[in-house]
Amino acid sequence: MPKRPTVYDVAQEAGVSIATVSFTFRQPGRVKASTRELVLEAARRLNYVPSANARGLADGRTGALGLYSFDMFLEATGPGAARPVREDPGAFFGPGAAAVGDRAFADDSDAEDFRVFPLYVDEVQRGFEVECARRGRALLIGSGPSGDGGAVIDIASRVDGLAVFPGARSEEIIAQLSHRLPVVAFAMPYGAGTLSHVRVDNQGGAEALTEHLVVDHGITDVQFVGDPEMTDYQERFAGMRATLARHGLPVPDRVLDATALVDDAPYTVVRRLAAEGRLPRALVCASDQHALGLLDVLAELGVDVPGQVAVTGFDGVVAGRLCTPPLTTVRQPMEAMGRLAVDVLMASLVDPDAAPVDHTLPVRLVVRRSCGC
Amino acid sequence: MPKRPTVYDVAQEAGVSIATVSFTFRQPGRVKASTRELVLEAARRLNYVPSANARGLADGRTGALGLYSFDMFLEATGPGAARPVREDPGAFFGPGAAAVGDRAFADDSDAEDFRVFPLYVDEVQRGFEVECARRGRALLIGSGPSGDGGAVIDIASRVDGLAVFPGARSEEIIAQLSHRLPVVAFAMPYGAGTLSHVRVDNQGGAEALTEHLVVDHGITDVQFVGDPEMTDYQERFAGMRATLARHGLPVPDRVLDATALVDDAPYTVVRRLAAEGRLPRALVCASDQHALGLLDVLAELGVDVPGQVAVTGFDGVVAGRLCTPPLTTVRQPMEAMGRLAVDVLMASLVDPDAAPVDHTLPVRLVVRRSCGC
DNA sequence: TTGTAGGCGTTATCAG
DNA sequence: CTGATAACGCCTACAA
Repeated sequence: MPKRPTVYDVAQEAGVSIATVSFTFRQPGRVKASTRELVLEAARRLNYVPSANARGLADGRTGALGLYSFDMFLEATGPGAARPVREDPGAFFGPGAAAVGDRAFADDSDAEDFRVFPLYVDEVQRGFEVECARRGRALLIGSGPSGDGGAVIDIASRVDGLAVFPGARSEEIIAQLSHRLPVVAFAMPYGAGTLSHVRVDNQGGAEALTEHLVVDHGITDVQFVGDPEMTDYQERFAGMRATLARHGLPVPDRVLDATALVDDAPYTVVRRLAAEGRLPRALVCASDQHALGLLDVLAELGVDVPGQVAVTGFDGVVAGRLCTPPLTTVRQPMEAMGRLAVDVLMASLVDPDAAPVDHTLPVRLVVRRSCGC
Repeated sequence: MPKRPTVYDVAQEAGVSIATVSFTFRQPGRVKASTRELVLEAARRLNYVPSANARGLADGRTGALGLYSFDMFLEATGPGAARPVREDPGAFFGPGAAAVGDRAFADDSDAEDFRVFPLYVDEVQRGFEVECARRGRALLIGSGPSGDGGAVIDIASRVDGLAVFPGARSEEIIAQLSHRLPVVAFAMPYGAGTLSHVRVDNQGGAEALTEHLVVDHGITDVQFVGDPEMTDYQERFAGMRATLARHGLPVPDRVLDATALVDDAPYTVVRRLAAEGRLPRALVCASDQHALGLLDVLAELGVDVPGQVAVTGFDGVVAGRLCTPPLTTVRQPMEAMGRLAVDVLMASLVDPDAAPVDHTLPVRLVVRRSCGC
């Protein structure tokens, strides 16, 4: 591959100075039409591609926006993990191209496993992409395990603004970054005020969900499944409790089963209770992913959903519509969240001194069959 | 937002030279442990984030990979368009944050319209993302209407390798880029040999599909729907014809209805034929998107699928499983395609002089109900 | 209208 | 082990 030509090459080819070359691209009106043609012609001849990187260096902004996911799931293994494994740490295609055909469906075995895609983050990401495209901004995407600051910094240092899905121990690094460029976080405890937030009304959603269970189905025995590790989950748990309290029903002070998405032995409490025949009438899950895993376990145990136990999710992913029974859940406006994040970043680019903002978007109850409807 | 600190600031803060600062980050073993600590401490104090951009400039490589989609669909409008509109050219959220809540579900109205996501390109993109993540590479994503070379160049100039979904008139620009950096195209006529290809066995897939229609359903009257504008579609059409010919059945020499995804008045031929009661027994569509649109039209016209007409798609998107009736189609190994593209790019990074490669991946017939099964 | 020259933040070579 | 210093490719006053 020949060395990429630079302004110098083009300038020489066209018989002008590098400034003229630069001008023809940045300020076409500033060069004589004939000269401009000359330069463009030379550029075309050389397959000249101006380096956006170098330009970014020169004028202090990159023109790109970043989206980083602290992927807590990279570590999830074991077939029993509550969350399907999305990233195969092993090699994919080896150097032997002959194997390619055979393996094409290998990681894609059922080829229709919409359990792993699109997930929550994927839909938010899509909104982000759409909005970036609309505004003509390049989008830099990265992800990596929580705790590894390297990758996110790599992304952050190439963009004008950054959106993040926080991970387990990412608060510190995110806070640090937010001192250097506009940052918006999707779900995270409100920080020291150096970063913006785009969130949803988790508590309200969980309240609506619980209300439905209590009022429409007459269920009085409601428990929560999922480790309240994340702020989102805590709020959902709180919403459930609030509604139960409002109705004068028993309010659990702790989650029933603290299964986390990365758990190696998930739903142990549920399994035990099922064995003992002591399951509650309804299990409100921290997320759709929790609910989908739970559905699998209950099916395996021979527990009828929603007959014996009602199960609900939270998020509104596609898989919740394809599972059996279809999942009653709370739908987040994921695309809107992604787009709004871009909005927020662009706004803080326009006015770098503006204070960070917090947006909380509404959610919507989606009643399907897993609740008993 | 304070000016981002540079090596100079850190050097000063730590009382060393910029070289030492750079070394502590790039070649830690080269600086005395105590000095290293000094520098790291200073860097932390200043929230120093090394600029990947500047590094790229200095060492000639960016470390990122790019994925660009010539989005032919940006122009698709009108409610009748065969393909759902994904990009709203209008403003999304205005400056009035008050409206945010109200509009959260506005563009997301049904909030469960999996017709527009994920599409074919989204699943391939996901494979690309996964593989980039696995290799620790940043991913730069961009998209824009066909014909606009600016955006793709912007992406291309920031990455070490580029994958593209070709658009209508993008051959030229892609060819040009392929002279400057490794490029892999997903569906495209094989070019002058300057770029790599990752494709699927379109013809074989269409043959299997048609075989199923003919052999298992005894259908003898098969037509094709969709403008054979793209190479992929041409090959599918060819596959259908080959199988019909092999069975000694009538072989259409042209597509029945050349509706394109961006068509403003799609399926006019089908509509006319339906009105005249002269529809064929089976309609093989160029893609799932074509088939989904067709399903809508036929439902609207009161034509029973698969009773009166069998309909098939091609791709294997999620929506094909959620529609009524579920779509019989050919599933492409989309994730594998995306991952393989990264593989190809990385390989040509390792050996810049290697010749471009062409990979053709296998597809798989997915029988659902729209064919009559 | 076009050319000269300094600077953007890093890396890396070469002395010390 | 550490410090000058010259690239890297482009932008843009400032001059001519």
